[in-house]
Amino acid sequence: MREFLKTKGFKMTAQRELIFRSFFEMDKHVSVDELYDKIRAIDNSVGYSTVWRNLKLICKVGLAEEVNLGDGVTRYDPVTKVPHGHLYCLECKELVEFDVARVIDFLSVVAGDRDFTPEGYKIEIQGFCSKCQKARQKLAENKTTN
Amino acid sequence: MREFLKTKGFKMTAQRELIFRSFFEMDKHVSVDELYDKIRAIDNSVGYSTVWRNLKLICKVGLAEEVNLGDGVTRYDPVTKVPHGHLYCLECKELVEFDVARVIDFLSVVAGDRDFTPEGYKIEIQGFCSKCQKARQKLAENKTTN
DNA sequence: ATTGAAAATGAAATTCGATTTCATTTGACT
DNA sequence: AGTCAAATGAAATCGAATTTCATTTTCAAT
Repeated sequence: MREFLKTKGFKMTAQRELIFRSFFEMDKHVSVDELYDKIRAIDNSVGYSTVWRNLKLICKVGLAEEVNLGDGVTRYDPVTKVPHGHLYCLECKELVEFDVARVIDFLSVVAGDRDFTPEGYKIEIQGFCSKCQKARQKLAENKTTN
Repeated sequence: MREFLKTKGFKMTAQRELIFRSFFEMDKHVSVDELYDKIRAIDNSVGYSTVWRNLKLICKVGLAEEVNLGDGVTRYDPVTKVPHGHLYCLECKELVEFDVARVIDFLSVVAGDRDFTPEGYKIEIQGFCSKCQKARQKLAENKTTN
């Protein structure tokens, strides 16, 4: 990692190492706040802006992407080998990935047809995960019976 | 429109009528600011928060949807009969729609496989429209020759 | 037509995440 | 060790989104 960053003209620091390591250890799409909390639990001298800047840096060097779900919070998604879409639960905010290779095949044709040069794709399904959906149904039943 | 809103428990006002009318007249996905500007050109006594609240209302009654492209500005997309995706130019911010019926067929299978109850889909292609792409290429050429 | 409750409005204030500023510290290279 | 650019932390700032509140307007019931 140190070498990788050096080739891009960035230095390695203790904070940066901690932030990078922690980011890739989390198995979900974290917000700045979430990662900051995790970092602070380990070293409470690290500043919020340092966490923020390093998340931005991770994106800049191509190791993650920002994800905007429209709830006002930016999340960071580690770039995996396979392009993927998101199942986003409107209730518990859980984010699950799924493969979108086939969708992207289709979308690149759409883009080509319109002389559009694609740089990235965003494919999201918003709704309710099975757990939250069950809870909602139970709630709805209670409402009608009362 | 007045009747439609009444059934939902909302009142019609002069401002609301102007805002609704103007919104549906615009042929693009407007931000609050853009619509506010248009409204002010017609009646400069209308407040920003009134425009904002009415755009929210238009969404609430199901006539539009919020669109978040990650540039920090929420846009409002009139709901059309056909579900559609967006081609979003990172340079000029132009937004073009395309049909996604086939993609959604596929995505609903994905959701079903995972016991996920879909409420909505978001399909976006980010990149450069043909005009901006040409400009970028020209710029890149100049850089290498100078 | 009058009235009263609920909803809507406009201006200003507030919220809150994102971003910048700036003084200080640190890392990498001679 | 010396130097300079990059990185850091705390605080300040930004800006879109949202809320507050006093006032006005709508609309249904008189």
